[in-house]
Amino acid sequence: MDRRHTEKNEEASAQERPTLKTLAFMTGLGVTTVSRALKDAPEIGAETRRRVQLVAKQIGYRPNRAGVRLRTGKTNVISLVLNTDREIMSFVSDIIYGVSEVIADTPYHLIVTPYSRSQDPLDPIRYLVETGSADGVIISRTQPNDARARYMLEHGIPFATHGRTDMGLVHPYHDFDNHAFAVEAVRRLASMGRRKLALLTPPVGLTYYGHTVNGFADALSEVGASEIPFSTVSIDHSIEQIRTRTAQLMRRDIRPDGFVSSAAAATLALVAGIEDAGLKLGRDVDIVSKQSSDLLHLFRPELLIVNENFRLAGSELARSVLGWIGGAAPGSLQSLSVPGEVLAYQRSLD
Amino acid sequence: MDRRHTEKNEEASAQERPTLKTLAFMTGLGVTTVSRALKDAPEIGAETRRRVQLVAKQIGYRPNRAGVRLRTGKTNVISLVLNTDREIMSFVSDIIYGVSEVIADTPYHLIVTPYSRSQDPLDPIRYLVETGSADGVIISRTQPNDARARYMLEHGIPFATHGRTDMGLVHPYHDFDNHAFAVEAVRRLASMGRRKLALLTPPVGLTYYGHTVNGFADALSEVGASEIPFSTVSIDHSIEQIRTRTAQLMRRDIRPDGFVSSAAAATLALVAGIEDAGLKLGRDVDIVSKQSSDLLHLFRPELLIVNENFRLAGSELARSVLGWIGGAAPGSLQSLSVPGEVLAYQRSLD
DNA sequence: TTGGCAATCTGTAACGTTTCAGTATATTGA
DNA sequence: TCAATATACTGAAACGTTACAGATTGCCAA
Repeated sequence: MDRRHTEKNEEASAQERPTLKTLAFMTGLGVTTVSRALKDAPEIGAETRRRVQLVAKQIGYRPNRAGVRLRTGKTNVISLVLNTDREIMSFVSDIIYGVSEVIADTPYHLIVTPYSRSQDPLDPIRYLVETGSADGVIISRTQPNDARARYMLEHGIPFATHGRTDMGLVHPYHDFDNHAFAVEAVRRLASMGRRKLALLTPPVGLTYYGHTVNGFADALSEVGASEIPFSTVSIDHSIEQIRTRTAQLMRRDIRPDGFVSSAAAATLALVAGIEDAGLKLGRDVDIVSKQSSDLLHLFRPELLIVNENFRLAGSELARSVLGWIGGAAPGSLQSLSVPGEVLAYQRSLD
Repeated sequence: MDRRHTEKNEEASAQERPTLKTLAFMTGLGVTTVSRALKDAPEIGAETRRRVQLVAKQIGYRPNRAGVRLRTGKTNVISLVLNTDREIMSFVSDIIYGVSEVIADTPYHLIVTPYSRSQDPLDPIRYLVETGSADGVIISRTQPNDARARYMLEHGIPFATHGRTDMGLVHPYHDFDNHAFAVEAVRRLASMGRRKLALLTPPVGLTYYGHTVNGFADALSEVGASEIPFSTVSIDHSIEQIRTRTAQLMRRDIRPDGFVSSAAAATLALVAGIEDAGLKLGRDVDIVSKQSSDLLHLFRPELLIVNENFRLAGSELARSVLGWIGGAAPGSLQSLSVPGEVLAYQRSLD
């Protein structure tokens, strides 16, 4: 009896996630007392309560959700029930619907784990891994040297990234070929006689920033066009900032006669800035823009458009994670989506 | 020993969700055998396997997630990690972020439960209730007589609806005052001299369809304007359909000189249709439109805009559900968001 | 007959938590 | 001094599942 007790807790204190039993052993109390002390039950002595809570905080105790749920029936889950049809122009909803589609006839649930700009992006990942809250993880905004991917690889939790990394580590991903997008975009603009091109880039630091910039540069030299630098903003900036900077740029002596834009919302601001400067789309300047839902041509029919399908991305990412969980080789779960042709919606000018 | 066994299972077979023990009792087998039979383990006789699976299907056995998770560590959860900043123009993502914000410092997780147009909307709700997968539920696309709300009320699971019901039952909700929106919109158009107004309605059948239509009608008689019927489409129709129908409408002899539109994406189509008919926004016709993110004024500065904040809606809904779970009275968890003033972004015409 | 083996099936323990029904000790009132 | 009571703590059981280590039966070879 005594031996068993000790074994158990030596093991526990070594590696595993701490449980009430661990805390009980450390404090020398019973698990019941610990449980009650943590929830401020009245029949626990003030000092004991403080002591238990201190130790719990120190070793980072977090109650096991399955234990609580099994015992009490409390799930600590809020469900948001969504209709998957008819939703428009949104990275987030498209990805969610794509994932949902794939896991619909599996026993899996989709939880959304948010984090904000001010937080370390690693925080939510750490939480998921430490609490064992998920069998698999999908992340976006992937960087060439991505701490999150590295962390998950080290901890052996299956995941998929939206966008590639560049660390010499192999893991599932889905990516849009932004190099090809930029190349096609530049070629198209060049074919229309545009020679001074500017790029409204993806967020600096993300992997596809590099892909896009390189594709842009490669194609520039291919077609013999020149770049007008426009690095004061990226698609991550606010609509107002992009608009203002664009207007400034277009009022200069040497200004671009063509743009490549990496996001639809940013393109709206781009056009507004161009028009603020008194110039006209289709006459003074042309734009090739990515979009994820079919709305830009309504905005200005002169826009040249390349579609990126985020719903597909969501599906692919879900498939990859499930595949990895199911034992497939991570290296076999990578996919790249190639851009379709540049679409022109321009109608006759009256 | 025997007595206890019988007690237990009489209780179980009466009301509760079936477990392995229930199945074991019904088939006369041990729980281990049942467990293995259900997962096609090789050491179970073929007939027994079929028998168990038949009974399981008949009584709708579904494994308890907490039990599986506790025993095996398998969560059956996929986490989608999202950055909550910078996302634009989307009902879904705004709601999600709003909810996330509120539950961020609670122990709650947010799961997304999708359903498609082809399914009975009650299906996902039934699943959630029957499997006890959530402590609280948020639904949208609320109807005056909403089967989902009624069902959840009957089954005692806390929920909140985005939009009100009209069944004489009390439950938490958050709603935007669409009656007030329609009234303000009509008043504004009337003040600009517009007299023949059309309404691009919300989806027929949803509660706020009625609110909007009534507000529109009330204000029409107040200002003495007349309605040009436009009931062939709603904002639920496709961009193309709205555009085509609008163009048809605008080519008629008696056509509206003002529109009220219930959604931003639909407004894009509306404008396109108007321009297809050779008419000009601001000259031949004015539009007051709702939007949920600040983009429409870039599209056409002549548009008149009322903002609806879905992120706020998400927060309020989450707060309501948590409040109900926490024991607050459902009637005290209702909120109505009043529309701000109609915004005009029109700049000087050159 | 015996031993061995395959084919089926079963009881027990364990995952981590909370609740129930206590036990031990100190404190109080008479 | 004794019983009653309050205070502080504890072990065992249970939630539903699966893994482990048997148990039972029938059959076959020796």
